[in-house]
Parts: sequence; C-alpha cells; structure tokens
Amino acid sequence: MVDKTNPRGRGRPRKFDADVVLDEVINAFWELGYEAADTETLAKRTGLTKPSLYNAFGSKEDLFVAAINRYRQTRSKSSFDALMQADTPQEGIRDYFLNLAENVAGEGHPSGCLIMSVALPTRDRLQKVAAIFDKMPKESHARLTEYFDGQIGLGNLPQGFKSADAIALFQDLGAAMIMQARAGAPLEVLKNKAIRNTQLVMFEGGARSESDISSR
Amino acid sequence: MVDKTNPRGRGRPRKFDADVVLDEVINAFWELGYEAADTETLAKRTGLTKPSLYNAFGSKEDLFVAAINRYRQTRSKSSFDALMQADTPQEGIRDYFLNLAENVAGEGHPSGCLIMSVALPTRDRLQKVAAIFDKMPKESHARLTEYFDGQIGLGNLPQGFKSADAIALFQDLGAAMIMQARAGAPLEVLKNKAIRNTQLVMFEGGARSESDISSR
DNA sequence: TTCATTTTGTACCGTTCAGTAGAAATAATT
DNA sequence: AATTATTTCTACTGAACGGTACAAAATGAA
Repeated sequence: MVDKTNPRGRGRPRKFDADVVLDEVINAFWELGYEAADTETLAKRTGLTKPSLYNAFGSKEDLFVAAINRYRQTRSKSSFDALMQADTPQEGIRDYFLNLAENVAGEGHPSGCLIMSVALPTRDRLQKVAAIFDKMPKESHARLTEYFDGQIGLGNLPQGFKSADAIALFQDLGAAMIMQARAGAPLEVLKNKAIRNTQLVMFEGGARSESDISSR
Repeated sequence: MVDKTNPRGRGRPRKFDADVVLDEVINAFWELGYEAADTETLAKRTGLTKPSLYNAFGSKEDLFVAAINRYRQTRSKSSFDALMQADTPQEGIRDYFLNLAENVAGEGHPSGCLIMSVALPTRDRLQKVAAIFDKMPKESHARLTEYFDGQIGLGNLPQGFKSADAIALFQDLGAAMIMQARAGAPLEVLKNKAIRNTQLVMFEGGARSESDISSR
C-alpha cells in the first residue's frame, strides 16, 4: 500500500532507492515538523519530483508513516539493540541511554526524536499516525519486561527486582532526555544524564547494593 | 505591541475581555497545535471576528506569544506556587508534581503542556517563540536554585543537600510527566508518579534518611 | 514490432490559509 | 454638533499547499 515497487519488473525502472529517499524524508520531517516540511521541500531534498514521491508513497501522510516506520526500524532499534547486547543489565541500561543521547542530540541529524518530538504532536490530526501510537507502548513495554525478567532469570538481577518499577522510570527518563534534546541540551549533558539515569533505574528496581549490581 | 487597549479611552469600546479571549486561544492552540489552529477556528472559538483578533493582537504569531505568556502567568505559575507555599520541601515537591499532573492531564483542558508540547515544536520557525525559549530555562533554574538553597538555609534540607542535582532530576521528571500526558497517560498514573518522583528528587539531592526529610 | 505497464517531468488545479480593505458603528473630545 | 479615534463586520486578496492530468520515456511481454 505504500511501497509499490514494480511487482512484475515491468514498466520504466525507478531512478531511486526508496530507503535512501526515506532517510532524507526522515531528516526533513525531523528537522522541520510535519506541516512545515511541505511536499515541494520534500521533493527538492530527496531529488525527486512531486509526482514521483506521490507515485511511490501515496499521500503526504503515507509518506510520513513510511518515514516513521523506517525510523523505528533503524534509529529506535539501535537503542534497544544496545540494551540487549550488553553483558549486564547495568551496562545495558547505560548503553541504551548513551545510544539514545547520540540519537537525540548527536551530530549529523536534527535534535530530538522523530516519534516523540514530531509524530506525537500530529497524533490527533493524522489517523494513520494515531494507529501507530495505539500499538507502540504495549510493544515496547512487552520487550522491556521480557528483557528485565529474563535478566532476573539469568541471575544478573536480584530475585526481588521490581521490573515494572524499573521500566516505568526507564521510560520516563528516556522521555526526559528526548525532550531536553529537542529543547537544546548539548550531547555532553545528555551523556552525563545517561550515567545518572542508569543508577536511578537500578535503584528504583531495588538493586541498591554493589553485589546486586555487578553480578558478573 | 500586542495588546493595544484604547489608551485615551477614545473610540468604539471593545466587546470582549482580552484575557478571556486569550484563555480560549490557549485552549485552541493547546488542543490543535500551532498550524492546525487556523485563524478562522480561533475566531469562531473566541466569538470574535478575524479582524478583531488581528486588531487586538497583531499577527497569528503575536497571538500565540500572547497566549504563551498568559499560560505561563497562570498555569505554569500555579505549579511553582504549589512548590513555594508548602511547609516543607518534601511536601512542596510533591505538591508541585501533583499540581503539574492536573495541569497536564486534568479535566477541562487539553492534555500536555502548551509550552513543551505545542510551542517547543515551533521554536525553529517562529522567531518570537524562540526568544521566549532563550530566556526561560535560566529563569526557572534561578527560581528553583533560590528555593532549594533557601530551604537549606532554613534548615529544612540538610547542609550537604545537592540543589543542582536535585533540580536537574526535578526538571527531568517534570518533562517526562508532560510528555507522557501528551501521549495519553491518565491522571491517576501521573499522580502516582508525582509521589515516586518526589522521593527520587529528595534522594538525588542527598536527603536519604528520615531525619533528613521530615525536618519539621 | 507492437502492446501493456510503470516512472518521470511539466504544468497546472482547487482549496485553504494568513492577512486586509473599506465602510459602518460607537465612543470621547472639542 | 462636529471631529477624532477606535472597533466591528462583510467581503475579499494573494500566496502557499497538497495533490494531479497528461504526455513522453523506458522497460518487459506477446
């Protein structure tokens, strides 16, 4: 419904890669916001013409949704990967927040988060965006619960660790980092918060002694 | 520059109260966002005609700025007042967060915060909004520092209390509440966070024992 | 070769939006 | 009563925006 790539190989071939185009579309929406990123600007920045954009993605809203989905599959995913790939929860949480800091205040892209800083404000007006927000919280909460409870099972967190409490604060502090980045907080400040936030999340879960924390 | 109320009492008198109009303008921007709250809608909701709006407030951007300023003088101020008026810092912080919860997720008004959820996304496009954001952080940080340090002086917080650390977390957790309200978190959830956040802020400042906290 | 299919580029359309012209209305001042 | 200052209302304007018609171009299939 969104990416109508020539199914039977027939017809004039495309001159562009849809993912490359989407990456630039992400940047435009991220930097300018939904309304201010007008279709003419999107066409100029991607190097395509308006009809090509419309032919490939449908409407402006569809294009926005496609950009959001790609953003989640690349940027958002990289933060979660950082969490999962670490050896210990303590390091995982720290790496998540550090990765998030780069994603919301690093160089080479606008500040803030496409989802929370740009898409969320359009939720009430754009049906298809609202649909994304209806699913997202449950999905990310489920993934975090699975991770934290799994770490308890592995003995990397104490048995009494309160995953739900830790996750709630984890998400709150992440949201705060996003908003402060959008408000202009520099990368270094956010990286320091990443360290502080890690300690707070562990504390909130109930891992308050050294032996609770460095479990391997 | 914004509110040209008949200076010499001459001419046809206004049929409206500028503050009443601004309160409805606040609601419209708050609910719809800057772009989606078009001047026609603003006129209908306030009961004025477009030329009356323009005559009284200038441009759409000027009107937005006037709404932001009134919002700060009413809603934002009420949260700070709750902080200041409490007997102890612990109660003050709690009352601040509880008041904030009402302001961002209570009934009778849109969710989120006009400043952070609506004005912030327009910062890059609207010069006069940017000017507000350039001043605001310093102002609120100064007020909070004065409050916390004052409470140390009064003996309501321990001598070693780290105001700067507490303030940083205080603001982070407030920002998180705002964003979660905008994302749909119900009032009860935020009220619970208010309690948790209070404990975290006290802890982060270094008031970790009972005697540190209930100092009167 | 011819046909069907798809992309591309130019030029355009209808709508919506911020803002206003101009005249009538309403008051204080002289 | 005449004048000056201001607000109000109807109707409008010019620009910007999302989206598209149409024909040419480029490929695979028949």
